[in-house]
Amino acid sequence: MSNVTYKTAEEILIKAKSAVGKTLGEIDTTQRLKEGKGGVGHVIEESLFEYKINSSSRPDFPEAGVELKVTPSIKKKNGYTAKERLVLNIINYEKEYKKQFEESSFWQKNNTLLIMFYEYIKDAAKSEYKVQATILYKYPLADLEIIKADWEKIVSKIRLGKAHEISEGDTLYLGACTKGSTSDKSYRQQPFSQQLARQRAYSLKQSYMTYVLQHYVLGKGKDERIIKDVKTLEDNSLEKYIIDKVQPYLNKSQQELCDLFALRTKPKNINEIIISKILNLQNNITKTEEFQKANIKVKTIRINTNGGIKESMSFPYFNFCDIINEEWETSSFKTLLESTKFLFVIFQFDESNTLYLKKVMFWNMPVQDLDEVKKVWEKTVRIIKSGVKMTKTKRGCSNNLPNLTDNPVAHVRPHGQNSLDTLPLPTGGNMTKQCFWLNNNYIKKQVTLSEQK
DNA sequence: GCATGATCATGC
DNA sequence: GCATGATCATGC
Repeated sequence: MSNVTYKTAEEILIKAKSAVGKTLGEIDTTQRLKEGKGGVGHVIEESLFEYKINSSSRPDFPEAGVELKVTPSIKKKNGYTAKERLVLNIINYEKEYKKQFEESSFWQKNNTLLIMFYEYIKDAAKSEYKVQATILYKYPLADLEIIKADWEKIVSKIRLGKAHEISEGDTLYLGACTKGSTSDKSYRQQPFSQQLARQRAYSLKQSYMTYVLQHYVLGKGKDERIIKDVKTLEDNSLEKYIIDKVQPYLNKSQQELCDLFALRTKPKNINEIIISKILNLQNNITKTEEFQKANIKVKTIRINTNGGIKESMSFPYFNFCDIINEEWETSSFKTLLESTKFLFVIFQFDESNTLYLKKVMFWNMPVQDLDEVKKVWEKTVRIIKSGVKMTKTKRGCSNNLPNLTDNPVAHVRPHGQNSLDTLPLPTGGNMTKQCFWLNNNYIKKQVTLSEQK
């Protein structure tokens, strides 16, 4: 049963707006929350809009063509962000690949969204959450081009018999996230492979939702765009556009590039600045609308003369007392690897130790490699729980967390301002802040693999 | 030459 | 003042 009371998007929006500022406890007339039945979305559907919960392939408000979405925001130091990705409909692997974008289940159900943000508060009861704001959302044209390309990418993986390898990081705004437990019952058949694939749903990435919240709901100002004219994306992906733009600058030395763009100093993010200049941007590429929405992070890689990669790749440190309470599936590090797209800016040293721009490539971690990271992550948590063994050495303090030779993909190493930059351990005492690193030889393999395509 | 502990430096 | 991306530099 879907809703027939509301016939236009405007009526729906007015009703939704009437809930802004109210707590869910105030809205919940059927005592769902009190009885612990169902989530926040159910309360809105049943008590605010007064319709039966359903799982139709049509939008929640079929006559208005509007799909209702209720989703949490969370207050951070620098303001509100989306707490999660926005999970949309489940992908039917057997059917979806036969369709064109316009006929796809994603577009049919989700082309117009009524998004209601509520503010999540840690340790509070659901009934205390407040509806923060609401927006009737249609994708901006420029986004739609990227979303279409994302959709094509997801469907092409199904067509290649690789439904089990789809990762949210494969795409920019529209993702395909796994949905359901890791148990057998959430595995599905796929048309072009015998391999069962985990059930997946379309999703709007968390980074995309944060942008929607901050800019389209809370009124934050415009950011620079990489793509100035939407037409550019009609026959070009964002990734290809960038790679093509950089092409003429390959094999120039870092110094030549600095001279070319009148960059007189060499800060540590100099390579990011060079790429931004090549793309004719006023600001840093990371600040652009596209990179923020897609959660694309720039990483510099330096290749030695002998072809080896000089350094492993660091990530933000983790908190020892927090990580032991995480589950791998929902852990910060897995989420980061899954949802981040990386732009590798690759330089190589020549015999005279001069750095040359060799290549730029987009990369995200293949799902199979996440299983390796899982091992490292679980071992790390196990050791922290049972007590890290620390040994004083000539060069400082070493520990027994997974090292470079333990695993082909990742390891753990210190990452603070210095060795005195520490955090408490759950078993007592303190230790220098640590983070996960992607092994330099693993990165090398990833760069080489991309050359064989 | 590499693994690993340590630290720099920008930018928010 | 700290988080983070980037890089240094010792010692085996």
